[in-house]
Amino acid sequence: MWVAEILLQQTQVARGLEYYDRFLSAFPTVEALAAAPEADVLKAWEGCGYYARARNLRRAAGVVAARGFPQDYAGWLALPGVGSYTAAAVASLAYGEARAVNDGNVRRVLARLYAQTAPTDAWVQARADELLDPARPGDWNEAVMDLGATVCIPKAPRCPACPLRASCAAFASGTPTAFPAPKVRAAAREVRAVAVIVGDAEQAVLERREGTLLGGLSGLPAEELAAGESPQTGLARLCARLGAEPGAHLGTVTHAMTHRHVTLDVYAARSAAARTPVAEAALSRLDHKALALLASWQGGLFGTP
DNA sequence: AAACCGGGGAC
DNA sequence: GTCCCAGGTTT
Repeated sequence: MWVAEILLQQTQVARGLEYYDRFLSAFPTVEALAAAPEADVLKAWEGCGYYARARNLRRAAGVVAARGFPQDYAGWLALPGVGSYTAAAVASLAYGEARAVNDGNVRRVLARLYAQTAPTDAWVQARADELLDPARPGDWNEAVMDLGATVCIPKAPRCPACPLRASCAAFASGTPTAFPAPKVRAAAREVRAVAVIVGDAEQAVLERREGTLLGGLSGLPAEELAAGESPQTGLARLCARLGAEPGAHLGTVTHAMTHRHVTLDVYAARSAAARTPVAEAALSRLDHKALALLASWQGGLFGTP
């Protein structure tokens, strides 16, 4: 249940299911997860996004392997990667503790029930706490989330099938989708970058991504371009850092993330640096797109770089 | 409170 | 293209 709740953070259920069996097969026990190299855990998580979830889950497994499983909400909340939602979900569903969850489904259901356009987290939590059935907290939490996932859905809610229809203020208003109002989101930042492939699609020079963006994953050596900087200048800077010889331009790939639109120019390069097996590394979608450019060249469409 | 963190489904 | 997803952490 713990693994499932982490996988389902900001991830649709259908997608979480794709990873759930694979992850539990790779790491069947908390001890196995705690003992696994971080790179192996990230490989199992590859493509699922929000990779800090995988790193925190492994770190938390170390705590659980040493001290045993937490037995209540506060104990779960203290684990890395476990916030108020996950702690309430595990405490209520697995331990029967009277804790109301507050996720996107609960927020939408309660915003509509009370016709709130901009409910705060504290407001949603307060309403959920009031309504929770303390005798069956797990069932109540699952029921509200299921209602939000199947009936009280964002775009075209199935109000005629809703058991709360008679007491729903949003239904009474005639415009249930007005509640809650869409959240204001910052525009995605446009990013231009250059990357180099030293090697081939099977063996290439890879670097470990540091920081919060894709942190812990492997990737092609890359440099972000400054405003107005040309790809050629970025390539020269990148090759200077690597001690590499720049080669042919292999192509350009684009990739959309929630907060970034990336345009990446990919070049061949030569160096004596050690290559690693690409298939064993956990790569982002962007790096997979960049490596896929090589297939066009090796396929003979344009000759070899 | 707001910014940041992936990738994809549904429209 | 927009909005959202069984959120958490950091600033």
